[in-house]
Amino acid sequence: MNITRVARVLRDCQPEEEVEVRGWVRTIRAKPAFSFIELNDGSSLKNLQIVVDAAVDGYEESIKQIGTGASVAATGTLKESPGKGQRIEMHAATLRVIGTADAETYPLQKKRHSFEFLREIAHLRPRTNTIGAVARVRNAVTASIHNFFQSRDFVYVHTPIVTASDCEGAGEMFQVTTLDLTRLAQMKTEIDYSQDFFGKPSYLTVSGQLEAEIYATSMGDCYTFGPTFRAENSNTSRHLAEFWMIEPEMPFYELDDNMRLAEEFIRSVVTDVLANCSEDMEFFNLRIDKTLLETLKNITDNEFIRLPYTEAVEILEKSGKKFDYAVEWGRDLQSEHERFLTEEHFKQPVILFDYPRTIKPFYMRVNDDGKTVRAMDVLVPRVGEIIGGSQREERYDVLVDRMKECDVEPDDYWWYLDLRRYGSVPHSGFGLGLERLVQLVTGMQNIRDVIPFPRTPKNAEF
RNA sequence: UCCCCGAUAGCUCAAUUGGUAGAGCGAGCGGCUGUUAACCGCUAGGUCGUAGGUUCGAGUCCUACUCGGGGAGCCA
Repeated sequence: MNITRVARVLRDCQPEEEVEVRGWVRTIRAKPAFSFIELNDGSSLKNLQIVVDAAVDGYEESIKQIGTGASVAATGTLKESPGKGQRIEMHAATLRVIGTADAETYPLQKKRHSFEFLREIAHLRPRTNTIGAVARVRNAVTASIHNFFQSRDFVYVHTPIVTASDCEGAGEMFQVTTLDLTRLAQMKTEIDYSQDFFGKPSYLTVSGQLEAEIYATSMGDCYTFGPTFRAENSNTSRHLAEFWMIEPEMPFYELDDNMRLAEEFIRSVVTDVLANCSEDMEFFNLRIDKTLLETLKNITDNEFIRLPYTEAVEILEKSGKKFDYAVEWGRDLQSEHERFLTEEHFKQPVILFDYPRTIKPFYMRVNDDGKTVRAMDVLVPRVGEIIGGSQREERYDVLVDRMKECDVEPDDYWWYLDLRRYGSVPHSGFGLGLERLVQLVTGMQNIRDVIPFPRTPKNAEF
């Protein structure tokens, strides 16, 4: 007999069908004459209720061995459930305990646990309702992302994880080395990187953008989707040292095209997840954030606000609101400013663009006014900045000037500059943090709970 | 890294002005023929984050450290 997944049993199967299911016991209500087992196999939020009669072979011994967390296999006939809470249930013909779980030591109980506690048992937390639902939704989000780009003929480009170029100086980098650090520490001599694996200092990538630009200016529209590393000592609910980033890069796109794509992209993912994960999404709306579905509907139904930085500053200045940090043209907006715009003033996603050149990196295209660059940030309620992108500077001379202005050595980026020497074209792209997108979609407050194994300062267990 | 808050039973928390530890849930045992956060009864379970200090006496006050949470910066 084939094993049937619980999700399919609950959704498609009919009374009198015979099936075998295997999974983990969420809870058991045991009695002498018969027992109820709630079985979950990860395929759905809901459990399958298995009714086990005392007449089943080995009843007493099996029931004694089964507690929360045990793994079991059961065969039986499906019946319409007379009880409330489920359409269908299984009446077991056979029940086999595969692996027991000592109730004295098994950390998960059939009660609510704090997310802080669950992080300490990351090897068991996907067995909970919330983290299981996050895993399914995260999976659906990644599938939707690929669908979005593939259906638009974007090429998926695998950019390197290890890099010798400090791309754009986007934060502190993790150094990668095969040098014997213990010996080096004793020697107290200058480090000779020619002896290192790559013959020079190398690091984990902080962005695949520069390499994506290479493929965008040869293959056409493309995107990267991979792990990204930042060695910042960040301790917040929206930062990780290791996270996944999607970075589309499109030739012949100007900033307006870039903004349109970013907006369609987010809307498409939200629409897909609402359609494909309705049960999990209802759960998040009920248990995690009561305004979640409303917030997401707002995203699917309304155009994002597009607002030049300069106008944003004016709105903030006229708002009459007391901010901890003063608003002033030429300074970067603070979190409180961004949150005011997206959560209070507009109450919907906002795309800010045309930022002062002085606060943005060298590769962003300089506007005709000379004061601003074609940068854009997509801000969403709750999460804040979810996308950062720009139209890239395609003019060789302007780019070299900007590098010098930003203390970047042009010689180190000779290949990047070559793209401007040979067949240069206007092009644009952006970076979207997968975990922040999952936070937006699930309403989960802490980014550490939307990635299976979070890496943060002082934390790399599991 | 900075600011604020916290750490007490397996989990979530309580303990007046400093006087030697409690509840709910969970667990174990017993009961129960349709339960679904099952229910009812009994039982066990704690070097009060770590190290110092003040005091006749510290879970409670002081210092340092560790870890966690919220906010900030960095950004996605």
